Amino acid sequence: MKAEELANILAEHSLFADCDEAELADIILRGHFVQYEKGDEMIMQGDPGNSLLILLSGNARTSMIASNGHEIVLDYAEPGQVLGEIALLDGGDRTASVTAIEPTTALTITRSAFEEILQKHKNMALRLLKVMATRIRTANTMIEGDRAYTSGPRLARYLLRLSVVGAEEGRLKLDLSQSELGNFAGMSREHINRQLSAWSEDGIVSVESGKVRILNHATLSNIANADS
Amino acid sequence: MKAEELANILAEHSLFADCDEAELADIILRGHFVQYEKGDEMIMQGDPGNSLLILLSGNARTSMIASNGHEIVLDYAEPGQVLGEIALLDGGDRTASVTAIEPTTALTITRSAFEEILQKHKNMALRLLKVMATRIRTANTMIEGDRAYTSGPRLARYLLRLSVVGAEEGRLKLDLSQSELGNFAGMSREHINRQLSAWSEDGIVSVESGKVRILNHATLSNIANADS
DNA sequence: GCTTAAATGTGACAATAGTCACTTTGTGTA
DNA sequence: TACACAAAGTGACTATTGTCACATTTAAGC
Repeated sequence: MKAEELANILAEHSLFADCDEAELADIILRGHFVQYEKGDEMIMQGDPGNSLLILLSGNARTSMIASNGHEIVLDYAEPGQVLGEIALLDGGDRTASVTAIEPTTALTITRSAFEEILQKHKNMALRLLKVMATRIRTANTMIEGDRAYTSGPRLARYLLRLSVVGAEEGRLKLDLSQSELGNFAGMSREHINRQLSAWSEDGIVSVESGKVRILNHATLSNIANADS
Repeated sequence: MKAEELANILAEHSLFADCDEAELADIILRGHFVQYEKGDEMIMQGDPGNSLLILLSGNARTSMIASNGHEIVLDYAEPGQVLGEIALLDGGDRTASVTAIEPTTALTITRSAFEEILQKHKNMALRLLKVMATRIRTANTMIEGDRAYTSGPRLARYLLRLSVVGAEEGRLKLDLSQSELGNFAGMSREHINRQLSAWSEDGIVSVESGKVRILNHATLSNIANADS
């Protein structure tokens, strides 16, 4: 893949949308192009974190395995997303794994390369700060939702988080299995199944051939903020 | 309070530990000194976020009220901590409130002043990035703990988070009431009470005149990572 | 198309933690 | 010191959700 193509991909997405040519060139020059198969671990929990990834194509899952074996899915990443910046910045180990959920390409940037880029292009730091701020906000909202709401509203929230705004027929960004949905929403697979079936009865969602669709966005939003 | 004194306070603490004189002077010059009584809301959920706070003395609680009335305590802040930077950076509204839990002083910095400081002192951004990274890490750990563990291990974790490392007699950073502990650990006051009583029986903690002390740090750590 | 494995659907049961309704104990203040 | 109010302790009950044990369907590879 050529630098130009990479530049196009990078420029399309949030963090790099307003990068000038020099910045993009620098990122590509110092970055390292990597390909992953579905299921590959792009970042591994427990490892020291000496690099950062920029997702170019494909999709990935960020998840942690607790000491008692529970898998917790923190987020799903789309192209353009920066991954693994936490450990890189604070010098700690990886607290989560990132797994490719389909064939995926990414740009790896080492700590030293990253520091050089930041040094050279001073306003990249501010943009990164903005990204991190949003990430903290998402995490806090997740804590709030997990704590304050019962399973119904909670699943509604996670479904809405997966929903694509202008998409036809309430398609989700990713078609997750019910077990995966469970790991994401923090409930058992069986409970996910029962909840989806109930909503399916009421015409709020449809569940066909393993794919969940949101049929009634408004009602689901109401459920997401229900008092219970 | 004079600039010199402020400079001393600022310089003592993490984010500003390695600021040079010019940086400190700039922060103080552009900042605005504010005092709060116990119970005052320093930052209010829902407000637009146009400023940032640096806690100089006292202690504060960051918490959110969910739409169903549940109060969720996200963190307690000590002097030196930066507060309210999320909304300032990403331009959104405040998702949480910050309340003084004792007489408290802080330095307020407006968005424009903050941007000036970042422009002028370029490596402050990197330090802030580090702080934010750690904050995301904490939030993720909180999600993991809330999700994967039952109330026992969870309370253990939150108590350990409040524990002071070298402190005599397992004192905590803050003496929280059992209801507050409940809002922090995500369990009901009654359940907190029962759990503490049980641990008290076993000599793991002591509960005297409303103050919790950790007597057996090792055992509590084990509980925090228990398989259940 | 057949065989296997993975994903889904469902009932019965258990367990964890919340809620309610009090009592009891502190604490601060007039 | 007495009063008032907040915090803590406790029993009984309930609710929500997880777990286990299967049946059933779907998908994928040979």
